Amino acid sequence: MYNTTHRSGFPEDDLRRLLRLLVRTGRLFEPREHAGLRVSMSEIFALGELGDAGTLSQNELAARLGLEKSTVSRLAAALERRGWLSRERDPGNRRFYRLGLTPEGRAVTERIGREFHQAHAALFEALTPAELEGLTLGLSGLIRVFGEHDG
Amino acid sequence: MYNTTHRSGFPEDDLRRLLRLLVRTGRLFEPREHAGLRVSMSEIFALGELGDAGTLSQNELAARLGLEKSTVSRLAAALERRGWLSRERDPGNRRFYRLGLTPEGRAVTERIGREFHQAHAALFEALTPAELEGLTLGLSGLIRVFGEHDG
DNA sequence: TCATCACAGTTGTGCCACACAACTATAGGA
DNA sequence: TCCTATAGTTGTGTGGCACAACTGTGATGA
Repeated sequence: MYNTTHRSGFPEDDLRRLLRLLVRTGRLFEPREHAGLRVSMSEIFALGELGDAGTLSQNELAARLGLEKSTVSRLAAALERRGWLSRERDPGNRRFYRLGLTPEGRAVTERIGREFHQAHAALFEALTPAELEGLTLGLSGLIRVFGEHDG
Repeated sequence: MYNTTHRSGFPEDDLRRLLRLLVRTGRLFEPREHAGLRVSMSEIFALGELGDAGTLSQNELAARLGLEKSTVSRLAAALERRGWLSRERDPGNRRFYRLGLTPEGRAVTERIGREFHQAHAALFEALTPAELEGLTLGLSGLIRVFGEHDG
């Protein structure tokens, strides 16, 4: 499939294995127990964004997550139902929601954050220092390139 | 969400951005035009594996792809319908299929492989040499660790 | 020879995450 | 007051997948 005459210096076979790994890993992420709670990856990202931003409208949240507003509408409704997200209309302009974390939502976000942190730490320990350093540098490059590419 | 007191040396914010990027990228992969054809990522992987291996049973293909056999059954049927995959029963043991690429399937696989190769090349050009080298090293480490972790 | 077991593959079903399109509600002008 | 823009909602459909129950084929041993 990938021929091996590459001038890039990057091993194509590794790349393909990596791609498959990513797809599988992505699936691994999906509807899973995190910190003892069943939370989807999008929900985790949403909690994270709200934790960072404090308050967002649904459109802003959708933009940050790269999701369609209808999806985020249901996502926010689900998080509200679970008591993790407060959803008040903006008094200045009642078309907007002001989404924010409830105290419980904040606690959940922190628990999940800790879990992720541990998982990352375990992963990093399994890498050699050179691998970790290379990964850091390479990923920051990827983020830069992808960021340029599609916002 | 991710607190910033980390001894790992890895920037947590970057990691979160990367995770989101991966999820989005994963979605980006899904039912998309590749080399002018609508092919799913799993189909592409399947073609690649068959291109490498020559002949596989469905179970073997499922193992390589990390997918359930029922999924692969339908996947193979779809590829056969498109004329890219030949599916003969093993004469020695008729329970087994002998899956292989048709000439057309081989051509498609090569076209997609070229497209991927170009995309990779473009990506690599956008990275600095140090980033690329780091990425190579870091990803090979990740593959090793994940490979140890779940087969 | 036949019962039984093992195993490859198929089919029915349901889930999840998501997009798209059509809708409602609020607001800000001309 | 009507028109338009925009935030969010709801209806609907899709793609990719797993799980479980099924069928078909072959092997083994009494």
